[in-house]
This record gives sequence, C-alpha cells and structure tokens, in this order.
Amino acid sequence: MTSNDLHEKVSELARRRGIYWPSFEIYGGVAGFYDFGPIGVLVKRSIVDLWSKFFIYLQENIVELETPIINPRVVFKASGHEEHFTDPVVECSSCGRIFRADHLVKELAGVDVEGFKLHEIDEVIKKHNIKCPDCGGEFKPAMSALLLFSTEIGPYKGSLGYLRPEHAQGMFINFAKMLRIVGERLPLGIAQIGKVARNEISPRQALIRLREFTIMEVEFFFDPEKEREEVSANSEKVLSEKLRVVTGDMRLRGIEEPVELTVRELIENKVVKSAWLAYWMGVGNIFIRSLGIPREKIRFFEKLPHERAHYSAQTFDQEVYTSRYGWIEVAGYAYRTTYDLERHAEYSKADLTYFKKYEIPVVKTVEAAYPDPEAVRKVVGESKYPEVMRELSKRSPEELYKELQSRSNIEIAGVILPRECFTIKRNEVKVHGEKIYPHVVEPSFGLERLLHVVLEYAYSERDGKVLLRLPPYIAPYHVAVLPLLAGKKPEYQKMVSIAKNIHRELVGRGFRALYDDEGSIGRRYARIDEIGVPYAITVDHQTLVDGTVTIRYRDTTQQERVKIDSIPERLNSLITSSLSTYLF
RNA sequence: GCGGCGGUCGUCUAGCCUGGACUAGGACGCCGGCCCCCCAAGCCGGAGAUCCCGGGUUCAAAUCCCGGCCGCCGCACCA
Repeated sequence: MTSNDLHEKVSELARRRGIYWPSFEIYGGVAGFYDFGPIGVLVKRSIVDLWSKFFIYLQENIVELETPIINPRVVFKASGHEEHFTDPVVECSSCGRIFRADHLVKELAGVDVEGFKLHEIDEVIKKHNIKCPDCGGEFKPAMSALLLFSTEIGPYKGSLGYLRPEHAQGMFINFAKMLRIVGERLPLGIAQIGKVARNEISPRQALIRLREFTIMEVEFFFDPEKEREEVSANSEKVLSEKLRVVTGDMRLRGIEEPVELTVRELIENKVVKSAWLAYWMGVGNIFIRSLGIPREKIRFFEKLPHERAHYSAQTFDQEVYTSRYGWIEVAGYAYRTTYDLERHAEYSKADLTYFKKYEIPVVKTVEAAYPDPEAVRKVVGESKYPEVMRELSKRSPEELYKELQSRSNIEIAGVILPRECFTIKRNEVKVHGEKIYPHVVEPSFGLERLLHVVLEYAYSERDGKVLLRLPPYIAPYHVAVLPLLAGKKPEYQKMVSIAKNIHRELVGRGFRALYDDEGSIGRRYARIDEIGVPYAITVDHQTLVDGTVTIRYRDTTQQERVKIDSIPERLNSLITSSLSTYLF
C-alpha cells in the first residue's frame, strides 16, 4: 500500500464507519471544523482516559482544573497573545486584496515596522505613497488580523472577549487558589482537558489543522533549585526511557537524524533546560508508544529561537511520522519560565508567588533609620513639619538608612534632612523564607491529531478487509457480544437472550460492550474488526448445553472457550495486561 | 491568501471532451424477507442522486462559460 493510500483509506474508513467527517456539510462545509461520530467519540474518550492515567492519576503532584473557553480580553493582554498573536494587515479599497502590512512596507519602502502601532504603519504607507501592487488602489487604514476568535461577553454592548487558544491562562490565573487547595506545596501540576479555538488563516489537512480542537495540557509549577533532586526521585522507568531527539544545535548544523537519549541523559547533558521538562517528555514518549505508535516513528524536534512562542525559553515538538504529511506535531513541550505568572501578577495586582520556606530560618541584621520627630521639627519648622512627616512615612526605614549611607542626608518634600534627624537601629530579623515565582513547564497534546495518528498506525488489512489493530484500552468497545444465530427458532431466540444478558452484565461492570445480531456471524466479525473491537464473545449451540461461550481475538481470529461467569475476569486480565507494560 | 487540479446515490464510479435517446447506469454498502452450526455466503424484494452552489449561453446543460463554496497538492501563514 502506498503512503497516500493509507491516508486515503483511513479517511474513507472514518466517513464510512462514523468516526469523523467535515462539519456543516449540508451547508457546504466550513474549513477547519470536524464532527465526530459514534466511533470517533468513543475512541477520543478512550485516548483522553489513557492520557489522564499517565499525566494525572499515575502522578503524585497533578490535579485537574476546568476553566471557561471564553475569557475577557484582559487575560490575553496579560498573556501577551493579543500583542504577539496578531498580524497587521491592510486592505486595498478598490480591489479588496489583503496584504500583510509589515511585509508590504518592508518590501516597497524598506522600512521595518515591527512593533509599530497601526496608525504609525498608516503614516509610513502615506509617507512613502504605497499603493496596492495589484491594482494601484489606495489602502484602507491598517487593521490587526488576530488569530484569536473574538466575541462579545453579554448581549447588546457587551465587553470584548476571546476564545482561548490554549488552556494555560486558566491555570496561571488560578495558581494561588490551586496552591492553597493542595496545601501550599511545590511541585504542583495543573491539568486541563477541553476545547480551544484558533482562527487559522487557512486550515487544511483534515484533523491535522482545525480551528476548534481539544487540548490535553499540564502546567507544571516547580522550584528550579529543587527540580534535579525531585526528578531523580521519580520512576526509573521514565528516567531510562529512550527518546529520539533532534536538538536546535543539530538543526543549525543541518542534521535532522535524531540521536537516542534517555531522559536522564537529556538532563545530565543539559540538552533540555529543565529537568522537569525532560521528565514530561519521557512520560509523553511512553504515552504515545502506548497508543500503538512505534518508537522509531516518534521524535522530539527542538524549535529554534525564532520559531518559539513569545513565552517560551525552550520548546520541543513531539512529532509522529504520518503517511501523507511526514512528521507532524502531536504535542509541544515548552519551558515557560516565570513569564506568565509575572505578567498576570503585573496586570491583576494579585500575588502569584510561592512562599519558599528555608529549612532553617535565617537571622539577618537589618539596619534602619527612624525619623526623630523633634529633630525633624527643628530643621524644617512648624509649617512644613506635617508634610515632611507624611512623606517620610511613605518610605521604609531600611530605605532611609540606605540613602543616608550613600549621601548622608535625605532629600524629601523639598527640604534636606541631615543624619541627626534620624535614629539608627540594628534589628535582628528571623527570615523564614522568601517569595518566589515558580518556573513552569508545559506538556500539551492535541487530541484530534492523536486520533489521526492512532488510526493510521492501527490500520491494516486482512483478506481484503479492514482491520483496526487498536490497543484494547483505546478501542471504541472492549468487547462485542454476539449470538451465533438470531432467527425465529426457539434455540436461536435463546442465544439472543443469553447474549443480551451477557452484554448487560458487562456494561454494568464497566466494560464498553457492543451487542450485535444483524447479519451472518462472519459479517459481524468483519464489522467489529473494522472498528477495532479486540474481543468478541459468541453465544453458540454449546452455550445452550454447558454455559460456555467463545472469546474471539481480533488480531488472530483464534477463539477460546470460557464459562459465562468467568468472562469479566478474563476480559479484565486481557485488557490490563496489554497496558501494564507501559505503566510506571 | 495566491496558483494548479478536482466535486455525479452512503461509498467508489460510468456519462462530460463531441449538449438532446439520462426517467442519470453499475458495483459495494444499507433496509425488509427467506435460508443458515463461526469469519463480508446465497436467493427474493426495497429505499437511496439538490449531478457542490449561484448566474450565464442555448430550443435544450451533469456536459459549455463566469463567479462562489469545499477538498487535495504547491507557495505563504502556523503565537
């Protein structure tokens, strides 16, 4: 099968079996939006559950959060998105063509307008008499083309809001609250799973680039002085996980063939600037492998400085090789440092720091200068006295002392106070800790892209029929329950009722089970193979005699016979054992 | 956004060049019935197409022309 065929075949299967399809089709469709049908919904949910296992439930320090999709404008002012996520554009008033304003001005006038306000760009356009290169028409005033979706909060004259392009801001805004909820301890990871929206200029490539999609994201807050120690205490399985990495240095030297490094080596060789970031890359590698992607089809690709987001000090994309598009990003790992917390603290005036306690309180000698009221009154006189004292109280005694040290007097409210106006004291202060901004690393996964690569790698054919070899724990259904025959004869009716009972029992025990009696047994096996159901229970003639059923394995078509009572236990061990090699 | 190519039952497709016999044909799938002891069996019957949308040319348009939408590929963009 050629590579393009594979993509084609997966898309065809997706449409035919109700996994996904383009949205709004009856109205002609809108690019960048997809609907997910019954099977798509189930597989997506399975992937979310599996991600949650790896990134939340198996972790000691991660808690979950859910925040709004619609955010007030100030959030993305503070985050820097409104500034950095926008391109200036100008529209020709006669032919209507739209140009990137900065590119146009640079090209035609040689002026770099990076960082210019819109009206400043207009002035440059006017000054250099720039006209539409296509038709020679005049340009309308420059506008910002923002890749954030905007909306109004509240009816009538609401205030401007944006749909979030990532979850991160929800975690940063709630950092102080979450820290209190978990008992004021670092490290702290906050996970969020949900929809985001980005108003892409030209989305294409099916599920690869959507305007609305699901992100599974962790913002992980930690103390950079402690991370080496904290990470080294983590699971050996993660630390010795081998990753295929292409570093920025390698890329600059023209090398794109990955090197194999363990998480431990990434940290020790300082390939990754944060130990915790390396740790999450390790967890992410195990997670992607557990989805059925072979190790050699995964790589971590470091972004060069100009390719990185404005908030990131280092970014690795985790990429999976696909048949049509080559390497595509399924996850991003960004070292966001203290950027976001500091920005939100600045804009909101909230305290978003962590109080880092010292192991032993430090005793510090602090020198301070306290104004002597009588001395001050003598120097400045009765009329100026109240104003001077008011101004003095705005300055801390420590500040005053330092100023006295450097220039031996204090200038305040237009008068000069000599040293004699102050009493110098030496105070012993016990300092129990300090306020720090935690550093943040962020692993962030695109669910729909994962669905795409999962389907590509699960897709295979047997005897001209489609077989989805999905790992059992992400299959849409764990098991199908089938009566061998379902006609009108009493013994067939018996098979139907036994099968329906088994189905009900399995659903009750938490299995995703599918009941099907339509068509011949062979046809039904083919149907469930096609959507990746790993096991099938068949109720046959022997069931009526001795209460046993067969379990059929999707990948081999082999069957084994078990008692009805032992089905749940058997299924459980099959499903958990397939996952256990990935757990840490 | 620019350029190239494409769009016919659920799916794949015939027809388009050379306008009319197209009430748009076929296969697979789907639905109902019969039959059936394990891997898309068989037989009988049935439903299913705004020929992507809008406009134009023509006595006549799935077919020719123009515009739009959507998709694919390349370029640009991708915090």
